Formats: sequence, structure tokens, C-alpha cells
Amino acid sequence: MCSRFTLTSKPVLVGSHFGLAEIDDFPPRYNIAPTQPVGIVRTGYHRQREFALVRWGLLPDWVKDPGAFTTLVNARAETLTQKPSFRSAFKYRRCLFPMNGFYEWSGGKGERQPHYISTRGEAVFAVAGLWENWMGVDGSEMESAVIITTRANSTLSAIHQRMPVVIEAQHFESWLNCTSGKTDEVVDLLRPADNSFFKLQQVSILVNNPQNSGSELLRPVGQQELF
DNA sequence: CCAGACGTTGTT
DNA sequence: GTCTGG
DNA sequence: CCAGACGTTGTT
DNA sequence: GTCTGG
Repeated sequence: MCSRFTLTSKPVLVGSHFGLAEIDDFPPRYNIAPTQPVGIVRTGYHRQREFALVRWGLLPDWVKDPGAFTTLVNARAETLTQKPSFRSAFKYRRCLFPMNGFYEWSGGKGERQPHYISTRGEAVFAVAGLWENWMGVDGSEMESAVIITTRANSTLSAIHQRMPVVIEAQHFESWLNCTSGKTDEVVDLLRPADNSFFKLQQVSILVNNPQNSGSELLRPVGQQELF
């Protein structure tokens, strides 16, 4: 699963990595959690590639009572075309989540251990996602998005069974271009990252609480008591 | 036909 | 225990 | 994922 | 909205 992540690169760097003409300013974030506003890259109304802030937790457009519907944080890549909640977004509303790393927990009850997963150079990378625009009968609107997961590669499988789908830069255009409404050209992109792509490190349980969101979360375990 | 669901993950 | 909120 | 709440009515 | 279950 992927239910917490970071976005710490400067906006200008994110903009250039994702080929954006412009990008709003935002602060570094070390503990992005479900239901929070989250930045995505998508193809905008006039075909331009854009950055947008939406709610993390996809709300399908046919939902009548948002309060009575589950928060959809992850979508399984293997079943995207079958699920009513994702099928349409997979065809027409694909997006990318810029991130610098994400957290996973290992261990059983009472001994849960958080880990931080990032690239070797702490570089920003892209995770595959879907977005929706929900409209209520009272005219209210909400944009939301979900992260696509697949089976863990062998690096990650030491701690977890699933991982977010990484899209490499040479595939951004085909992933984000939804004009055909066809998915056969992009399903091949939904595979685990190469084993050398990520590294793991244990981090403090400070990350457990979404209210803790500063850079101290990335201190290696064993040093957090040295404040 | 209408009613009701529509999701993922980890853990037991 | 189970659901909601972040 | 974890943290935190978990309820109703009438009255001010 | 669309599919499944009754």
C-alpha cells in the first residue's frame, strides 16, 4: 500500500522534471496523508500539462453521498479496467503524483516499524494515479485522486507486498495523454519499478502521527532521541 | 424488474 | 470493535 | 497507513 | 453511471 509520502523538492525542480510551463509555490512536505490536498500533474482543459492541488482519496462522480463513501487511497493496477470506481478515470483522467519518497510499515501488531522508501539520489519521481471531478446536486465540486499500486519488487518485498507504480519520464506523455480513451497502450507501464530504483531506511515512529510533518521524520532511527 | 454495491491493505 | 479524519 | 472518536435532546 | 444479486 502507499498511504503516506513526501514531496520535498523545490517547485521549480518539480516543474522542470514534469515539463510544466508554470507551477505554483508550495512548501516541502514530509508526511502527506489521505484526505489532504495533494499535488498532481495532469493534462488540463486546453491540453496543456498542469500541476493541480486535489484531495487524496478518489471520489467517483456517481457517488451521491460523499460522507457515506470509502476514501479510495489506492487502486490495484491489476483490476483497474473492471472496477466501477476506476474504469472511467483510467481511460480519461490519468495523472502523476510527484514525490520524493513514501512510507511503508512492516511488522505485526504492537511492533509496527515505519520505513522510508526513496531513490538513491533522493530525486523527485512520478507515481501513476487517476483523478476525478465530483459535482454535488447543490453545485459544489471536488477534485480528487488515487495512487495506483502493483506487486512489490524484490527490494520492497522485504517489508511489504505492494508498491506504487512508478512512471519514468520517457513515458509521461503516453500516460498523461488520454485523448484516445484507450488503455492498451498504457497497461504495460503498470509494472513494479526496477530493483535498483529504490532504497529503504528505517525511520522513527514519529511518522505514525500525520500531525508530525517536518524534516525530522527522515532522521535515521536511533537518532531521534538526540534532539 | 428493482435494490444495492461500487475499495485496499494488513491482520487475525 | 469499528469508523472517520488526516 | 495511524490517530482518534465513538451520542442525543433541548435550551442558552 | 453501471454492474451484480435477488
